[in-house]
Amino acid sequence: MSNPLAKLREECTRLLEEALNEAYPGTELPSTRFSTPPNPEMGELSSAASFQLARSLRSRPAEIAEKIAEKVSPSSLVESAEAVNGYVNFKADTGSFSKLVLETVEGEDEEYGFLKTSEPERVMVEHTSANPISPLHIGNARNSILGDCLAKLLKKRGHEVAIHFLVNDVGRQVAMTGYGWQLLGKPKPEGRAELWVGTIYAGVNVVNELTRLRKELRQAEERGKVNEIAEYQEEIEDYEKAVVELRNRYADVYDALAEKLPTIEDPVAEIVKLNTAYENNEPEAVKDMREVVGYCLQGFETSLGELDIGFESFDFESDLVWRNAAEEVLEELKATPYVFEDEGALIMDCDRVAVDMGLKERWGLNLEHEIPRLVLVRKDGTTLYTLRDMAYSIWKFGLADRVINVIGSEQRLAQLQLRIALAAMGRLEMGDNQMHYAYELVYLPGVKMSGRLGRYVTMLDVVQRAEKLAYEAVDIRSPHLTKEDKEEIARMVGHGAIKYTLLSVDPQKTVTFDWEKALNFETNSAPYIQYSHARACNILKRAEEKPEPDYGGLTHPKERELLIALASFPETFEGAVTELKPGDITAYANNLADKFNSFYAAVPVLKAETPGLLGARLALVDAVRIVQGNALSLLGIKAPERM
RNA sequence: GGGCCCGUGGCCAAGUUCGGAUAAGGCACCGGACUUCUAAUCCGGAGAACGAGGGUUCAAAUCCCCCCGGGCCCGCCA
Repeated sequence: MSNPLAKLREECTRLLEEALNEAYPGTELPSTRFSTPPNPEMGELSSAASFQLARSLRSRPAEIAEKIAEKVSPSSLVESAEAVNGYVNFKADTGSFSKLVLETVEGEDEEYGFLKTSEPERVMVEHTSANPISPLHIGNARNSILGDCLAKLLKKRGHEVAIHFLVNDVGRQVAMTGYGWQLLGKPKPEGRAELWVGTIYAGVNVVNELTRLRKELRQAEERGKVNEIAEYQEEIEDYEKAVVELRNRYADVYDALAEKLPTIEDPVAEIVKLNTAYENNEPEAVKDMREVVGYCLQGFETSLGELDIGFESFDFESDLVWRNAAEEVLEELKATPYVFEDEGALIMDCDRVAVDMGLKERWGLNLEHEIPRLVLVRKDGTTLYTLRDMAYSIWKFGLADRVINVIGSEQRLAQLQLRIALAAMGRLEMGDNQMHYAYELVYLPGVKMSGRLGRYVTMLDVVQRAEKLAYEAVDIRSPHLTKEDKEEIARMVGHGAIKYTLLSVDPQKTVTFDWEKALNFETNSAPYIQYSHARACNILKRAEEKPEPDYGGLTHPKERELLIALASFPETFEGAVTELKPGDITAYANNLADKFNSFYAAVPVLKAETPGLLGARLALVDAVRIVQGNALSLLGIKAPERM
């Protein structure tokens, strides 16, 4: 893979060194990076070296820049250098630079820009990992979309990537769902499996809670406790609202649960029993639990499949439990000097591990801050989730050199403690190579989502609404297309809009989900970028011939801007992968669309003045098409040829 | 109480890792452009004490110090 911008920069560096040597013999060129001048008329690359040299040369930056620029001799790629405000600006030779960029893009086509790493690794990306008892919602969507994009970036960089989903299938919540399903007579799902399973889970919870609350309300009434009565009534109202929503979805499911659960003497005990049986790998419990969880996972796969997001592996937490993985980890940890007993529980002294092993310096943590301790085993002897998570990490490193966990930022401390525990066990390299890719949550104005109450805006709802709006837009703008074509375009546009919205915001910032903004199909959105791609395709489709290009003719400022943008794609890609920043790619694609749309309005392609110019502009348009398509593919967004 | 993250025009937001030219963009607002390659577009306008205050520097949104506001975490939950 080649990198035209790097070639231009190397050339400029060489010319700068030569000029500096002539203007100020014996002066070493300071290590400096080139930047892009504020406007295209000033050239393609800009050096601020004069500012750094000002002190040692005892001269004003502007003066130094003048003297250097004067001495720069043109080369095949660089036409001229000019001093402006202390900067030395280099202008590329239009003909040779255009030829270099456009022929490189054309030649490498779908691989252009994807610079390969010299050190390929096996990388595991774990993402989504939502509890298999409620539908995926808009918050999970941010996780899934980020995780999927990271995986795509790493793959294109030449790494071997595996995408995993951890199924949290043990614990009270899942057992509630399994128990509810057994009570219903183990039916097959109706409609959307994840929503159906979510209704069973929330149904069991709501019925149980209502039974409890009503009982406590009666007792409070008997004792005449006014404040308590009001509190219970308020809570009951909340649950009753949830009942209405649940019945709206699956009235028969809720009604059956509401009828059967209260006849059970102690449903909570039954749920605990089922959970224990599952953890003990008892055949009937296993069969039932895996079946219910499987329905929910199928639902996840369907919803995510809509967005072309999938997994290589679903890793079940229960598998870890069954092979006593937590206990093995515990034994290892107990052999270290960092685990102690406190009131019957086993605790790990995370801070001491970090201090003893120099982890705070190593991982850039606050040296003064004491890292909170971590409970490993309850005083009743049962293990906590953390131990299973450690076992899971160790297992992951059997398959990967590097692990990226896409998990909400609220789990920062837990993820740090996990890495510390790995280091404590003598697996420092796992601590080093495991990364918590933290993102902030998605908020919905006016809606408090709650899986327990079955209250959520599901991901599929958002996806379908986006498709519908996109269909309306296509229908208005391109009425001549067939229904199938319109639907296909609507899917590309609707899905793209959602992905772009969630990828373009820095993961560290909270997103307040706004229908209007997410589904805005105008400037600074996926449809805007897709539209520019479709326009490029349309021009190419209408071109009857492709004359030999006269690259030297691409002198219009809009053309120059496009060329430098195209040339910088490989480095944008490289930076985005290194820093794991999908937002760099969304910004790049949007910028390229901006430049192309301006070019489109300002410069005629098919009606170019000469055949040579026509050929050159067609090559430029084709390169935009290719690069825009490559950028969108990294984002998991489809590039339509018309819309 | 402690830790982490965030704070940039009315709203959303890039840039902060690695200090450099007039602080991108978008939404909303105002004014223009479809007999010419698709107007989901383009062109122009107005709008900013970069949370506050100090410091370092030729140069600070960016680095250092202190303070303020918001979110998350500090469970024998996951």
